[in-house]
Amino acid sequence: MRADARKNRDHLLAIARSTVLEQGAQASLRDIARRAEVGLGTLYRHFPTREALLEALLRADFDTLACRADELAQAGDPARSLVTWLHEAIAVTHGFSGAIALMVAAIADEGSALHASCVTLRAAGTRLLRRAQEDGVARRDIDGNDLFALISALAWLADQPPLVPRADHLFDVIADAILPGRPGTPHAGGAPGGSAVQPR
Amino acid sequence: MRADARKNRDHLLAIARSTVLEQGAQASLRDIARRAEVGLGTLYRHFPTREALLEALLRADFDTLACRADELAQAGDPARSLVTWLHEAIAVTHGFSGAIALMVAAIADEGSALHASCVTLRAAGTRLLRRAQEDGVARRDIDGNDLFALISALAWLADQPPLVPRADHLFDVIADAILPGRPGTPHAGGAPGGSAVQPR
DNA sequence: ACCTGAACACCGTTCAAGT
DNA sequence: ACCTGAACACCGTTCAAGT
Repeated sequence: MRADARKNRDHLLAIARSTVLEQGAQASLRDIARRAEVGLGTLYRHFPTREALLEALLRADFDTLACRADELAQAGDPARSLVTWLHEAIAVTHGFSGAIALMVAAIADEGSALHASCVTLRAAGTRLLRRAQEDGVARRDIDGNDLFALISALAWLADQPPLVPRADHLFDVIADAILPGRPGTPHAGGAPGGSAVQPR
Repeated sequence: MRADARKNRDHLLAIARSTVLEQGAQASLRDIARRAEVGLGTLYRHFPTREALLEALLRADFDTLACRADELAQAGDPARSLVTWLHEAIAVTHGFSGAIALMVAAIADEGSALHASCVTLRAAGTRLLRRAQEDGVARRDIDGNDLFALISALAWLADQPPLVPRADHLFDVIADAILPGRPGTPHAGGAPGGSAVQPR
């Protein structure tokens, strides 16, 4: 790759990152090229589709996430490992609103530039989930696809401005659903007729 | 309202319904007007924003949903009532992919044509949730906003084609999270080291 | 090799002109 | 009252022409 091309590509990525963080994954590609002071054709040459651009923006984080899954799979508590990883997985697309819908679409579309990343993500999650299931701490009736869907839903939720204030709390609620055997806050309403205290 | 205007409006709504079901809530308004064989300005006159059009398409279902909440609040089992209503709430936007994001945005935007419907929906859910909480069967650390967010997330999920096959199952998982005290399938992994049977 | 921007076929939105 | 469609300012995508 020629030096000038490399420079264009890098600059384009930096501008794309800030623009997407500002306007979401549907930001105008024309506008990104304009801000980068580069011809529109140059953007298309480096990133033939919007998915390709997003993939370039997120690739490093995806790779990190896959490594983290392996690290965590060796570390201690399987429940804690899974929850930690879920947090990190959701954080990856945070701020790139609209990107998660493209990722979900990509998992069923082998032609998408995001396909491989999605498959890797799902595989990493599946490993940690299975470990937690074998440990008897995660529900047994969910699989890697379910986990991928739950991650997607939580990531989507965390990128809807009006829902942001509840996102962390709902993460906990859903984590409890996945890991009912985990030592956590006794959230429940208690026995019918009981008088549980009001948390929060 | 003049008879010809009424006719245009009704026809526009019928065409819009089928177009949105086919292409999602971001369907081209120009295309809807074209299919309805009506001037573009006529569409804008009747529905000044995309939200106004969606609202007109969904209003009847929203009203029904609010009534259903009252019915169910009087009927028997609070847990069962809530779950039934949640199912119906999610079904309302089913097929209108992309609509749920507009609704979420609308709940924080009093100027949106969808605002009132969202508020009504949230209020109806809150009533059923509180009843279940008082009955000791729903977790006490969630409120109407959380329920609205969970409905949104499940509705979003159910409109992502690759996730559709898991949507029903994930509904159950999240329903279990909301209603841990409910007599349901013993999904859990059992005690650590235990040998729970494999459901499903 | 790589870059550029005009060209094409679309959009959403507005509004003067018509009936 | 209501309808129409041209006009405007945008898109995404392609591709001939340049360096």
